[in-house]
Amino acid sequence: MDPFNALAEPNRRRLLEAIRQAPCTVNMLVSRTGLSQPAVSKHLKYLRQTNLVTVKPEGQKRWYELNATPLTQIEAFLEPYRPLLQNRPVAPEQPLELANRIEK
Amino acid sequence: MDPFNALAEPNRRRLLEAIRQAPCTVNMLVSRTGLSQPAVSKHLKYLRQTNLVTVKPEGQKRWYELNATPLTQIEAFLEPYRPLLQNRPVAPEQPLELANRIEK
DNA sequence: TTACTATATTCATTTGTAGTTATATAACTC
DNA sequence: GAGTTATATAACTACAAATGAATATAGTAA
Repeated sequence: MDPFNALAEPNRRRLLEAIRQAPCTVNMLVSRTGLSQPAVSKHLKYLRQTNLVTVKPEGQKRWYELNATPLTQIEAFLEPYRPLLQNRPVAPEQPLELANRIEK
Repeated sequence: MDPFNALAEPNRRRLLEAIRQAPCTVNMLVSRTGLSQPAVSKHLKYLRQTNLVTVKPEGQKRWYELNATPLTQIEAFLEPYRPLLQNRPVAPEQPLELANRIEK
């Protein structure tokens, strides 16, 4: 299991999104995702294995926190593709009519 | 199958990397990856389904070309995490398990 | 037509993993 | 101690997908 596999599962992306905004306990993640508690624990196991989260036990609770570092692997893969993405909805500095003329 | 799943397979990432540098035929990808021809065709099927590649038949050959647009989905997911990655070292290939040794 | 080349698909088998139910473990409360 | 809460793990089912062998399809050439 690597970071690519970890993010391939939609529910794991949801869990990571929740944890990114603030540290969460398992029960917090259960109520926010609607997943069963064992399902959440299982996904967290994979996120731990890939180092995308860390745990801080506090009494009976365990606080899960984000560690974004493994995402640099995905960033590194995507880097050469980024210039190819035409994700400029409207070029802000460029006059609109000029932009339209270029597209044709 | 979405772009996240498409990139979750290491050989598909290798195929995409080859296609990114220049359009490829299936046989070119077979010789470059060492995969069997059916295996390459099958992976290309998934890359086609996710629109990451397009095909241009030319005689008996079929040229596969990159379409990076679906990667914007991954970019969009990573965007909020990017500020947490600035000036940080590259993640190791093998994830460290040290942080999780609290478990037995 | 037949033979050859390039690519795709089918089939069978195996592997990985998501989900559920049930149970285990650990910390807390009484 | 017993009972409760929070979390993890085990056993199971189900299914998607990876792999490899064989076959099918389509274009080209003789």
